[in-house]
Amino acid sequence: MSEDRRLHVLRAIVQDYVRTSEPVGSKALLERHSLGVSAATVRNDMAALEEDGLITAPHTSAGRVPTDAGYRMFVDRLSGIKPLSKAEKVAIQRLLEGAVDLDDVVGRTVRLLSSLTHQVAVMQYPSLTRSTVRHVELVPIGGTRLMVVLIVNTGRVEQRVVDVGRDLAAGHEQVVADLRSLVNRTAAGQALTAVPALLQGALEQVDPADRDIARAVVSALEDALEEQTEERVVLAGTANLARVGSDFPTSLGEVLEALEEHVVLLKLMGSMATLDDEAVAVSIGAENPYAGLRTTSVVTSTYGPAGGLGVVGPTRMDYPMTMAAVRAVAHYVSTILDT
Amino acid sequence: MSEDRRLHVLRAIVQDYVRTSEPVGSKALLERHSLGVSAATVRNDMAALEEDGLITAPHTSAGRVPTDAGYRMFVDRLSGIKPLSKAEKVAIQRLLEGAVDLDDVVGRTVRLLSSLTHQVAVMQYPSLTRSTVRHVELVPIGGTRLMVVLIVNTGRVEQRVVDVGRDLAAGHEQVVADLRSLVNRTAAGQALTAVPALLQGALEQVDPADRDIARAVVSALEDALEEQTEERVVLAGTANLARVGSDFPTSLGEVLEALEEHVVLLKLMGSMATLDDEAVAVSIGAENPYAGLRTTSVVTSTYGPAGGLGVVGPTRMDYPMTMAAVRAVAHYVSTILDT
DNA sequence: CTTGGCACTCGCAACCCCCGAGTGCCAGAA
DNA sequence: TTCTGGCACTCGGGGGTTGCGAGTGCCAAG
Repeated sequence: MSEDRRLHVLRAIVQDYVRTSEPVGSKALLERHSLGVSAATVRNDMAALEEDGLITAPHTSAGRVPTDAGYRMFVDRLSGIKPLSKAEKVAIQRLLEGAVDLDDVVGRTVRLLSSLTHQVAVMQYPSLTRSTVRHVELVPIGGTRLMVVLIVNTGRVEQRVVDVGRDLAAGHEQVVADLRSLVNRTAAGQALTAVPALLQGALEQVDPADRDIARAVVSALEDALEEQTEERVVLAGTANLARVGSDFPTSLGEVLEALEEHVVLLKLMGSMATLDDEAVAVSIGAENPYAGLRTTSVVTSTYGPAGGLGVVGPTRMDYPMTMAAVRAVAHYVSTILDT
Repeated sequence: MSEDRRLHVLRAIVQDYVRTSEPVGSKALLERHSLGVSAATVRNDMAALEEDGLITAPHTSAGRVPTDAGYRMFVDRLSGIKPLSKAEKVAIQRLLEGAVDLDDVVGRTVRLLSSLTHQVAVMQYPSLTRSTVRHVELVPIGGTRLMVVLIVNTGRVEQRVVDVGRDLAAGHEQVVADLRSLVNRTAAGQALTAVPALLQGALEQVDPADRDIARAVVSALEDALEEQTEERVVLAGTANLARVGSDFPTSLGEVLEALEEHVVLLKLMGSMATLDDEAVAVSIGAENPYAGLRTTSVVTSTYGPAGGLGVVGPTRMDYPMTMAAVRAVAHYVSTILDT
């Protein structure tokens, strides 16, 4: 028996099942694929594939359906990544180039990805572990309060109001100006993760009389840095989960719940990050560590220095197309964010 | 026949139907409510209520179900707003007080509201039509580029990078400083909507030699102001849509789609805003102007100067409880944002 | 206006039965 | 050894039928 032909049969089963969402039988296979052998032979092959755990029969007298392992085999060895058409690539690029700011880039990206794949798109906010401080601004806002604004090189901004316990109205402008200058000299251009330590060092240089103000500002900055390091995630296309003919018989609620657990999605994208940039990672069904996503497949890639994005859909998905879309979108987002 | 008793019957039907989600018959009503009359009398009343379009029978030999008009009558005349318990109020307040910034307030609020009501919570970002400019910061960021940061009194921040077409590296610090000072004198404390006109006037005062730089900055600011006026909306609890025993037989997808159309939600909250602050508005089923929400009821209230928040759920919802939760959350958010 | 009684209506669940797609296996051919 | 045609078998699902019971509308009497 030809090992090779068996894999052809598996590929044909996956393709047909993805197309029709109905279990595929030996006869139906012969009609749509020219395998050059008879139905009986195909049946033997199918029996072998079932023995290997790659396909399964939902009930005695129905066709076969790929198992998670079957999809895995398909993705790893049987399918290329179907490249997108020139026109699609251009459309993606145009759409993303029209974004006006970071929020807009993220928003457009998830919507684009969900409409390309007809699935739920997930995107991690540009990761900031490798981000640097671009500028820190201190703005007195009346009374004893001071607004601390942190601007990160990716364009994100975080602000905090601190009460410095001393009236800044008159005569203290210089204190604030000095402090602004010191903080910027210390932190500008530095990695977010390195800044807290540097600031602590810089505190030494402050006139002891103003040490309390400086301490309050530094504390607010540390808080803001913490917030920036805390990752966020954005979704689009959850309505696709309820599409007619969708899978997720009963578990739709579980999937929605899992998607609301942004922490889960972040961990997932983190753990799936591949060594190779530009590569696409796929997690199929029960391979997935999170219970709510056991009936789904997740296709992710990375963008920029350390961001993740991808889609969540039924295990019965068009992997070549989805992987191509995820890869292409990740690629274009990377180039957009690079500028 | 007593008009009064008929309304009692309607109320009992709504309450039972909300509890059991099954059509309620005359006998079942007698068991759970002491109406002091016989089943036959109740049947006569039910026939009259059906005649009036307040209830309907899904099929000949089943109990009755309230129509949209029936729920409307219930909400307007038959149910109070069940006040929350002291403990619940304290819990709400504690939770919201723990928020660290505006994003966090919004995030906590929607999650809180969705878990209180077990429905989808919707919250408009604090509306900025009445917001004012707190401060504008100009930061040269190398080469010919300048970052313009707009800080609004609600704490939101928007930034833009503009290319001023002239190298700012050396000797031009003063130009930037002057411009910063001018812009702040002009815009600080002014309503966002008034600022563009004021800035155009201020342009006159700029040295013609630097007019081009000023124009670029003003243009970026106008863009940022536009963005701030553009309203956003945040959701939580979409998983509740798929709860077991949920309604939305087939239309779940439509509802999810409608929820992704944030513009629709914003319009809805805008149109439902009541004259009376603190009041709760309810839009029931087909009263709703948006097709995707024809099978849902929307309960909203306003917070702060002009924000909206609320929940979207099945028409068969516990109106007294939901209205109480929405009202209470809106109230506490208002007080939190006031500080 | 209310009440008890009674005939009637239908949705629904259970049941049955049949059909056909699809299988596994076997004996013979290549 | 591998492939093929044939054949008996399995079983899920669709369609028709039936019985049950909840619930109704109406009526005549209180």
